Amino acid sequence: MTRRRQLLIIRAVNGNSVSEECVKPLQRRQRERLQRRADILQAAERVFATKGFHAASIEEIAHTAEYGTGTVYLYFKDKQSLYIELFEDKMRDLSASIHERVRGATHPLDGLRRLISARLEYFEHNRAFFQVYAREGLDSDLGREARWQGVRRAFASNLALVTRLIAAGQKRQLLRRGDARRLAVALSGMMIQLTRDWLRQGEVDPLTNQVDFVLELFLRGAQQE
Amino acid sequence: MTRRRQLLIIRAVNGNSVSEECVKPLQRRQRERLQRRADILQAAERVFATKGFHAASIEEIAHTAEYGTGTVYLYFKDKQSLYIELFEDKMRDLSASIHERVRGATHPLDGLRRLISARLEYFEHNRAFFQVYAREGLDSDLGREARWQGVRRAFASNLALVTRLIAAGQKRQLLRRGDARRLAVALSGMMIQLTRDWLRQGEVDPLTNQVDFVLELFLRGAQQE
Amino acid sequence: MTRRRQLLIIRAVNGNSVSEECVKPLQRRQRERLQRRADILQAAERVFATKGFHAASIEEIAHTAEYGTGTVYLYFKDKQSLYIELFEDKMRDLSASIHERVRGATHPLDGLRRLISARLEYFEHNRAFFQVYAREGLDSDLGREARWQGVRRAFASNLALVTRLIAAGQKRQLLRRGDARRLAVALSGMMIQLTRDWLRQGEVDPLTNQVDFVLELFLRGAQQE
Amino acid sequence: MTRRRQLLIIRAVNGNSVSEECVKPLQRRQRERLQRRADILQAAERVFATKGFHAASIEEIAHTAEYGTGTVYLYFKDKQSLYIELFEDKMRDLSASIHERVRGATHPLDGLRRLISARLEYFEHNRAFFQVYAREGLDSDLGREARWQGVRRAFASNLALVTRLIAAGQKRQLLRRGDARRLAVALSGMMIQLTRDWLRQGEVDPLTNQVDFVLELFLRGAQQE
DNA sequence: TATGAATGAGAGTTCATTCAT
DNA sequence: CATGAATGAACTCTCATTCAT
Repeated sequence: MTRRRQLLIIRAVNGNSVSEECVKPLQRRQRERLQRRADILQAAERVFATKGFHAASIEEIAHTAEYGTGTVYLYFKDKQSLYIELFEDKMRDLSASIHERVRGATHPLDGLRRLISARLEYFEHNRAFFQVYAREGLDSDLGREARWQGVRRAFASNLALVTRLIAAGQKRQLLRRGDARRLAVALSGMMIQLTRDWLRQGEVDPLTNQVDFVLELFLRGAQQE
Repeated sequence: MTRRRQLLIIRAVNGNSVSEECVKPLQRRQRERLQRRADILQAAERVFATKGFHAASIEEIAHTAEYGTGTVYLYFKDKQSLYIELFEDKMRDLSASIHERVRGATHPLDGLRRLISARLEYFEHNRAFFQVYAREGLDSDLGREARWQGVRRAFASNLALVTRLIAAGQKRQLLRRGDARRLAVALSGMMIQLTRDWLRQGEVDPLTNQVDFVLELFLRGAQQE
Repeated sequence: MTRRRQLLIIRAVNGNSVSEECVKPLQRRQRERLQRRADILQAAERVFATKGFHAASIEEIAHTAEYGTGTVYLYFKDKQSLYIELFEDKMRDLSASIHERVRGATHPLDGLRRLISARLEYFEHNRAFFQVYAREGLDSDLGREARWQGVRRAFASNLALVTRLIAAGQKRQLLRRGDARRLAVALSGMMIQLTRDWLRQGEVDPLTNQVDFVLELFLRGAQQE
Repeated sequence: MTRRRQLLIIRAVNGNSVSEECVKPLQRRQRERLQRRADILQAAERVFATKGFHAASIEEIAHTAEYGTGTVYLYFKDKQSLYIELFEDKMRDLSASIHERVRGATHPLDGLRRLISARLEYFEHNRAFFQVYAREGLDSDLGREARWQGVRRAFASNLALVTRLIAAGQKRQLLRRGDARRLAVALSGMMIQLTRDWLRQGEVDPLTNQVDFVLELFLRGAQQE
């Protein structure tokens, strides 16, 4: 820091162009730092997925990421932060995927279809994270702690998106009247459970094959008409 | 707990004849043994529900049940056994409740209604166990261990019951054709997620109020016809 | 607990004398507990004395006391508590020794002599604790923490006793006028440094041999009259 | 720190001729090296003073000195060396101050006065180092290690100076007969403890105000004549 | 030469499990 | 049997030290 700052000052006085020799290395530093953070998050995702928060050990995460134990603490304050940041990062990612897909929807039911598709696709490509996601809120004493509020909020906002879509469908009389939130919960439950089952069964064919099944069931029900 | 203590005192005060106490000592022993086992399981349910398997401590369970730490080990081989036996016991219980209710059904759709009702009712009265139930299979490395096979099986047989009911409905052409198992998974997912949400929201009105909502949604879907 | 309580009730109802079989074991328990606590404190004293607070390890303390590592935590909340309680216990002890000795004094100067004698004697018999004592307040950021206030207070009250004695001597015109507290500090300094030197030199002859030296120097000074 | 940076900038701006910079590069190198060493020692003094040897971290020292962590290791073999060299440097400094002041003494008692004055003045201007100084020898297992011999010697030679002065006073019959070394220890103890107390009390008025108090007490004692 | 990211040994602390009472 | 004190393995986290840049 100090050394580097001095060099910058001297060089600036000398009139050397700063951009080539100094800005780039800083960018590289930053890039590398982000890369390592991502490495660790990825390893954490795998380990947390397999073992759950408490049974996962920092050492295993570090070694999975091929780093030393102490290195994890250069990027995350403690185990909880690692978990929380992982959750928030991935939730942001999931939300972005869904929003992006839904944005192109022509009408609410198309929106729902896109949402289901985006979500199953995301889970298909992020199986490890799905395990973490599906556990959310089950350790009820963790969720009550202040630091986990962000996680709760991310989860809630995800549900809110589904709710809004359903409410929009109701407004246009495409969907029956009723508690939109409750419908959203039920729809989410279908998707989660189908994903869990798909994992349990060994992930034979693409999870996204089930998009129509989910949509159909949600819209028309199982009953013979 | 208090009850137990009272019984002992009363008996001591009554001064039951020695002969009587020796006639069926094995039965009494056995009864007391089962009672203690049940006490511990009940405490374990509460603690596992709140903290999850790893964060729950044997000491907390023992003290919640008002026993000494070591006592737990007289009734359960170790922490895993306690968890597994708890799960199996409760699953047996849940299955029995459902079977009993479904048995009186007049036709498959009534059966489904009874199943949903029995399950939500069970969850409503066994909130603690529900948390344990909802976690099932999420710690994938636990599930793979041999000792957990019983748990897996209990869970699977529960699903199989739903599947059979749905298949029966399909055979009678009450339900549309399609993968009955997948429908069962989706239906379970709805119920689980609605229950989780009900717990998260603070359990305001009876969960069983949602029976019709679930049945309707499952049968007719959400779409305006 | 629970078991034992039951037994007590039953036995009391039966009319068995409680005193012999129940009170004694409780006393024994309590006695043993205190004994172990004392064992650990003694070991801690030795280790803290040799290494200082930070360099001392709980494992070394435990093994010095011939216990397992975890055992220490049955008697002390954490390392700081162990240190603080050790300090407070010994300071109480030291204060009691001094007070007791000083109480029999015929006049203030005799009181001072007794104080010096009691203090040097205590240090002679508690060499390990002396090292801890002499370190007091040197890690200035520890002292500022709330939990260490008790330690600071114990130390201050020790100084206050010396100050009072000196002030009493001044009131009777046995000692020259002047800041009594500052005199007390200086006197303490002599004793501490002489003790440190005595330890450094290998504790050849009894430290208590220096009582008169200290008293003389403090009262009459070093100057040839 | 700021100073250093300024110098570098000025030099760069002045555009010193290359030849000049190469004429005495070794001297400049050497000068800069010593400067950095001094920077680090100064930072170390502050940090060691506040936290003690074990709780002080190299990183904090480095950053206090505005250097990178690794830089410290270019100037000091390891943490212990840093501590030891700091101690030795400052002790040399302290000794020099005292010797210089004492050298001008007209007679032994004046010498003692000058010694006390020099020492309290030094502590007043080197409060941080005083904390390190006052800890000397308290971690008895460190003191026993070979590398600390220099520290022990520095400390002992400091005491020897006091002893010599006192012995000189005795020879001229200005001071009473008696173990000069022991008197020196006691006198040092007074000064150390008064300094500690002065620090604890918040350093209200100059420590050097206490020179006469110390001298008087040491020479004439506290007793009313 | 200066840096600070990486490391892993080692510390404090917890807890499943055992066992003497 | 019931107990809970004792244990040590295992966990989280820190920090002296190294080394690629």
